[in-house]
Amino acid sequence: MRFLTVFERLLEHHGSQGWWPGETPFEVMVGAVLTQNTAWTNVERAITNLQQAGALSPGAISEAPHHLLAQWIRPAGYFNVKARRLQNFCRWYLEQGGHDGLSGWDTGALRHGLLSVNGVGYETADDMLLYAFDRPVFVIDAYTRRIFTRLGLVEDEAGYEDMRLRFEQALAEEKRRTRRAPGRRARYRGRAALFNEYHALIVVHGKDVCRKSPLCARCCLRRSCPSRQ
DNA sequence: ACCCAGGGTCATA
DNA sequence: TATGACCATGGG
Repeated sequence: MRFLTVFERLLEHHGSQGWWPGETPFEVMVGAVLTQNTAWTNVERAITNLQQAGALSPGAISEAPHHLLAQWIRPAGYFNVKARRLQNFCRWYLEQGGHDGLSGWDTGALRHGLLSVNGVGYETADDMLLYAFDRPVFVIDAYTRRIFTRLGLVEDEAGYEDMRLRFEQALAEEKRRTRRAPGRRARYRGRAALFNEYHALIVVHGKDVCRKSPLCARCCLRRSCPSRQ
């Protein structure tokens, strides 16, 4: 009961996050690309620019001249790279018939398809799967690695897929063993709902965790940190 | 003047 | 397969 325990502690301390911060599934996917190694406040400006330009749609992004698109998303950093990545993604997305065309795909095929787009890696694909397609895929990011290797729940050498499967399997196992009080309903019914809230909490908490020492007293030894029993 | 952020690709060995 | 260079803005 460790991964679920950490979840409960994070939820208790930070409250429900209700992610992803985006109006539509498409906006969520654009945000997933723009937030690559970038602070979210910068992504918000870029998305606002796209909205004001009337360009927050797959068609508009696909057809926009590179220099214009790059200018709109400039606040998000890496604007030349990300302009290309957004176009790669939007063109693929339209070729597959958009959300309606993709909604029938099973999760494995959809993940494979997303990963085939140049500029969409594991985390970006999983952000999209979980937050735009509501699929039960656990998202691993730098915060997740930092916190959970520090807690000793994941090996330092674990790769992305190692970690993702560890989370998904551990949570399934722990949930199976959990017995709720009679008559009480689970707050997070499906796996997707749990993964959604969990990853959001990790990010919120991660901003507050020291990057340097594995034993930093500021983060993992204080009462609010889930690393404390 | 640093350091960092909700990564990913490509070249090299 | 594994490491390093590169991409670039804005906040602390």
